[in-house]
Amino acid sequence: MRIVNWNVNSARTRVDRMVEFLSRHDVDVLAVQETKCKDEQFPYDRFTEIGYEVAHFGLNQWNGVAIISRVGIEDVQTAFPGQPGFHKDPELEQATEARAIGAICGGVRVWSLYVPNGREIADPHYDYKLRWLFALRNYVADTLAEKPDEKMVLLGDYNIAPTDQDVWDISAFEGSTHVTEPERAVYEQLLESGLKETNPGPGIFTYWDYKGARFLKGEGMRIDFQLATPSLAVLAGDTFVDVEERSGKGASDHAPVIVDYAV
DNA sequence: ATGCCTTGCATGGCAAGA
Repeated sequence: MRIVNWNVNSARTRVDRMVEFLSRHDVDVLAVQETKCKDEQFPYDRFTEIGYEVAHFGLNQWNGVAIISRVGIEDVQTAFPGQPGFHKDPELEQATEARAIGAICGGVRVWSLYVPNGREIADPHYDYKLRWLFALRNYVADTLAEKPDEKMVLLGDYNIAPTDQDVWDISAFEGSTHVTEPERAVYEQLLESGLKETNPGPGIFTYWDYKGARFLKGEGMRIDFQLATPSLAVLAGDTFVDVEERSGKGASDHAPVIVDYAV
């Protein structure tokens, strides 16, 4: 089974590329982030007419996540247990955002996750990012404590570069989010809770900023991952980043991360 | 110089992205 993760940066703008991508790479399950639309605005028909089912969760022009599958979609969840909410005004309700959708596809529990960006270290969004990741870690630990053999994969834009190799120049990130010790520590805790990266290792970038022609200069970041539970990770095989998909006019700023599983 | 692009929307100058 071929499973792909991709932050598409608007499903409506990118739908032609998404449809072409699915056939070009013979994809079974595609998890996407930043669809940037409400459910009623998502281009469902473009996928159902080529044999896929879609589960989408979007509330407005921000965030938005989906799972696109040709091996079934059952037991859909639009948040993971314990997922915190956010509002920039601490007096107002901290509402759950459209940053997680889960479903069982072909016997595997698949999650599409859009981890909060964090903005600036002093911004409340940074604390929200860390709380969100700790809650995700707790969900994984609870799941594996109850069902050690659970086949589950958490695909997503994690907005963390786990090592200095995962950015083009670490000195350019002084005082920035994505590379701080607390972010890297909670990412490490996710791995210690039992998850394993099944995607290409350190230094293989998945994101290049639109600003400053970063892609042309080879200046990227590795921030998109597929994290699998032990019983699924042992079945992981070939993996690559489709760097070609980042090139040309109308590309997302993220490239797809492809992993084949012997499921 | 602290932006440089790209997206969506109250189609306006923002907000947000990482």
